[in-house]
Amino acid sequence: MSANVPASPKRDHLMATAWRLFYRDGLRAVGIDTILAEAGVAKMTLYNHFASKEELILAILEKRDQEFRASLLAQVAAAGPDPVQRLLAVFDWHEGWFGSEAFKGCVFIRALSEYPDPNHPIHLAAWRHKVAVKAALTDLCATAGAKDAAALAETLSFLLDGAIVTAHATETTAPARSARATAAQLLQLAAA
Amino acid sequence: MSANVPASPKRDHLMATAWRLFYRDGLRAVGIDTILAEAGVAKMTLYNHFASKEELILAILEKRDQEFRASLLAQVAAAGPDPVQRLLAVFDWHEGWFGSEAFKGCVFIRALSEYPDPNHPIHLAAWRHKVAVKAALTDLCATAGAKDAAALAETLSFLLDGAIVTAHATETTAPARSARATAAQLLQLAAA
DNA sequence: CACGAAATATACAGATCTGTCTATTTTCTT
DNA sequence: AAGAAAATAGACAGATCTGTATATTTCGTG
Repeated sequence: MSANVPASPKRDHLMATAWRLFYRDGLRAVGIDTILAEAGVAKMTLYNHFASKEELILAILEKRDQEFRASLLAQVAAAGPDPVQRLLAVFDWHEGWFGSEAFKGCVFIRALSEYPDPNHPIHLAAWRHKVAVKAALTDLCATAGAKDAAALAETLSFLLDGAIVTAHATETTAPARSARATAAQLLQLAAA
Repeated sequence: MSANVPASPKRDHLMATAWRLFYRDGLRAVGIDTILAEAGVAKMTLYNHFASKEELILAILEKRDQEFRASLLAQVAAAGPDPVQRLLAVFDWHEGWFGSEAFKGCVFIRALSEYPDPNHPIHLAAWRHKVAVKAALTDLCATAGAKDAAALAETLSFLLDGAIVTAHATETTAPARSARATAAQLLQLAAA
């Protein structure tokens, strides 16, 4: 799926450094030169691997989407067979995320915000991630016996996004538990 | 409350123009020169009214917060005396907002995203807005008979913020109705 | 070792950014 | 009409931005 581009240590290192700075300070706030200086890489190396800053951002968002969903689904898998516990594991995963060292919100929400034009490639890429997460939630909701799994999944998406924004601004993990409690209630209602 | 600064047509015009451009394209994406050209105002006029671009942004966020909550509470007031209808009017108001011409999400969520450092003045100002909205929701929840009004208000805040993000990316108003339906369910649960 | 690919340093272009300075003109008030 | 306040034009500083050009050096592999 992401094997369009050949593996390259320099490329990986650039993406890792750029990811760290973009996530910490913002996509528009971080310039190419800052990334290059931090990574200790020459400018032409960057432009040999990526056509532009925008392409670099798109590659990072793609990668981050893969990692995010893989990590989330791993915790779901670790939650065992009970479909309710599996769904609630999504919220537990978020709690851990909110408490992680460098947590600064959701880079995809932030990308939607920084590139507010809905037709911008970066905006579209960020939204694809949200759609993919919602699709995973829909599966979990359906398995958990929700009547309208898609509707419940959308509601849970709202809860998660809202909790992420609050966790970011307040630097607390409590929003995850709050959202989890509501999710449990809603699931009971939807399965009844 | 906001009478710290004397009224001035030029100042108002600058803020109106800057608001439009900032909201359309982003706080970091729009430069001072663009605002000045669009407003037809000299650079020194801006710097006589605002110490910096950051001060201009802060003034705009403050003003927008006032207008936002005044407009929201006006629709609540127009919803009549029934406390449930008053609470649900918040979601109806959002539906109208999502459908408005130049809707591009919530400038406060976007400001939190563009200035991800939780100690940055702009981040703090944006968060104050969210806290104020949540306080208003708490009142409405309490009046509607919710057992734990603060907890319900936080949940409704999550729903609204999530709905805003989705409405922005999809350019649809449906998220407001979706969130409204969930809010009605939760209110019933919380009042029982 | 030798060849070709990858990465390097460095300079550069051209635009844009925020903010300052100065001198002039407009506008408002008395 | 006169004086004070506000707004103006326009140049300027100094930094920063993305992206390009060129010539050299490093490096992996046959």
